[in-house]
Amino acid sequence: MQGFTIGQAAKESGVNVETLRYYEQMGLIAQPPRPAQGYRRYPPETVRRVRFVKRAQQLGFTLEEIRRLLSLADGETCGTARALAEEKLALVEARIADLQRMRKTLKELVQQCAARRGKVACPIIEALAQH
Amino acid sequence: MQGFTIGQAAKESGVNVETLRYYEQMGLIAQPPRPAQGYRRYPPETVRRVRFVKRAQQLGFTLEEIRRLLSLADGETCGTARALAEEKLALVEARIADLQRMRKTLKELVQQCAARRGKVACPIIEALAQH
DNA sequence: CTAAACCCCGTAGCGGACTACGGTGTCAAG
DNA sequence: CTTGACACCGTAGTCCGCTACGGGGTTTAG
Repeated sequence: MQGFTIGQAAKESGVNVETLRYYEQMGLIAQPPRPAQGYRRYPPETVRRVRFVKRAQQLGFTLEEIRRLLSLADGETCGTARALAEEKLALVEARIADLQRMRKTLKELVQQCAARRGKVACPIIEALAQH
Repeated sequence: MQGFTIGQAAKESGVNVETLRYYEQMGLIAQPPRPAQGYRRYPPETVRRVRFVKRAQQLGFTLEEIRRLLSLADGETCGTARALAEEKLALVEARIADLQRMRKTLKELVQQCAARRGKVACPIIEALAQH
C-alpha cells in the first residue's frame, strides 16, 4: 500500500497526528485518499505542504495567511506574495519596537533596583505606581 | 456621593467597564463599597491600581504576574520584584531575537522578490516550499 | 493469540484577557 | 414624565493553534 499513514506523515513533517487532521479540517491540506479501512494515505506532496506551513509559521504568518500563500503557490502570483510578506515584515518590526521599549524600561528598573541604597522604596513598584 | 461610578472609573483608568468587573473577579482590585442601589463607588486608589496594571501589562507582565507585583507593592519586597523583572526581561529579549530572525528572512525574501527578473518562480513561495 | 501500537471520530478544553449578550433596574436631563 | 444613558448580574463567546479525551475498531510484532 502506498503513501504515508497519518502517523508516518506526522513524523515526516514534524507535527502531531491531530494537527494533520486539524489542517485537513481547516482546508490547509487536501483530503487524502483512504483505500484501506478508511485509513488516510498521504502523498509526499502533503508532507511538503505541511512543511511549507511550518516554515511560514516560523516567519510569523498565521494559518489564515498561509492558506492564502498556498493558494498563490497553486496559482502563482508573486506580487501578492510579496505584499503579504511586506505586510508581515512591517508587523514584525512594530512588535520588535514594542518589545525593545519594554526591554529598555525593564533594564532600567532592574538597574535602579540594584543600585538603590537603604531607605527608598522598591523602584520597580514605584515606577509602576506612578501617577 | 463620593467615589467614581464604574463608568467614571473606567474612563479615568482607560479600560472598559467590563474590564473593571473582570479585575474585581480576578482579585486584582478590591471590591468597592456600594452605598447606593448596589452601585459600585470606586476610591481613587483603585483607579491608580488599574493604571499600575496597565503599565505593567505594557512591560509584558501577565495579570497573574501583576497580581504578585501588587502584593509586593502592598507588602514591600524589592528582591522579588527585581527577580520578576529580570525574568521578564530575559523573556522579552528572547522574543526580540525570534522576531529579528523573522525580520531578516522576510526582508531577504521581499528583496529577492523585487530583484527577480522574468522566468523564475516567486522566491517567497519557493523558499517556503524548500525541502 | 494476544497485546501493543495504530487508526477512526467528534467534542471539549486550554491560555490569556477580555468582550458580548440578554434581561432588568435606576438615575439624570429636558 | 418620559427617554436615554448608565448600572446590575451571570454566562457564553472570541481569537489562535492546537491538545486532550473518550470510546471505539484494526493492524502488526512477538
